[in-house]
Amino acid sequence: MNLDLFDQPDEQPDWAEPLAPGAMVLRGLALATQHEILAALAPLIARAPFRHLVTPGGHRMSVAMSNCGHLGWVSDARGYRYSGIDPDSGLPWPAIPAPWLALALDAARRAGFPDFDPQACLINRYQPGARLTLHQDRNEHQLTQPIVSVSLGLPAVFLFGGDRREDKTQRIPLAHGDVVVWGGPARMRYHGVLPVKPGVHPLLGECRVNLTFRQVT
DNA sequence: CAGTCACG
DNA sequence: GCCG
Repeated sequence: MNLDLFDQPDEQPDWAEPLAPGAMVLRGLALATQHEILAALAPLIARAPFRHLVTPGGHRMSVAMSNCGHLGWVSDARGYRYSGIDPDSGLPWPAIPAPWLALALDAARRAGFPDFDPQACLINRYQPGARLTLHQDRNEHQLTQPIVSVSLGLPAVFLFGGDRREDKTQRIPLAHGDVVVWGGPARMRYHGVLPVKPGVHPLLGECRVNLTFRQVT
């Protein structure tokens, strides 16, 4: 199933690039899938608008965030955590749209994680200059399941480090439609995003949107 | 330390 | 001044 979410490998020999043991980049999301994914974005953001969270250390994040799914990732002075309620509205987060879930499951399966069942999708908006410094995803309990990260809109450089912050990082250029999956031995690798360069994407304008799917429990 | 900045 |  889902064999048509990515374009045929023949047309793009390097469509699945191993990054490290347990990590890979999938390139060439099919056009029909791209449009399904993008069509679902506006209604979600109408219900749970992007907002700049504050780190426990008191810094405003340059990336603006929202969530969908049973659980959403939030940060404030009390720390990082998952919450079933949007703290801005008091409402549950909207459901993960079916095409988003299909893509996340397909990408996870292709990367060797057939049992992925995400309850959380963090939606990150990077306007030019926005970045994410090197960090680990460590607020999830279910560490046997991977992280699935979908890039949309403006390109960016993904930093993929090691198990320690000081380890050397790989720089991976990511374009609209690229999906990165990391899990297993790579699950706790440090990662981040360099400041997004100014530009205009034909579908999303002056922004990059990243969808990060996670199985929390 | 999911940020910022000093320093080479 | 930019980069790491």
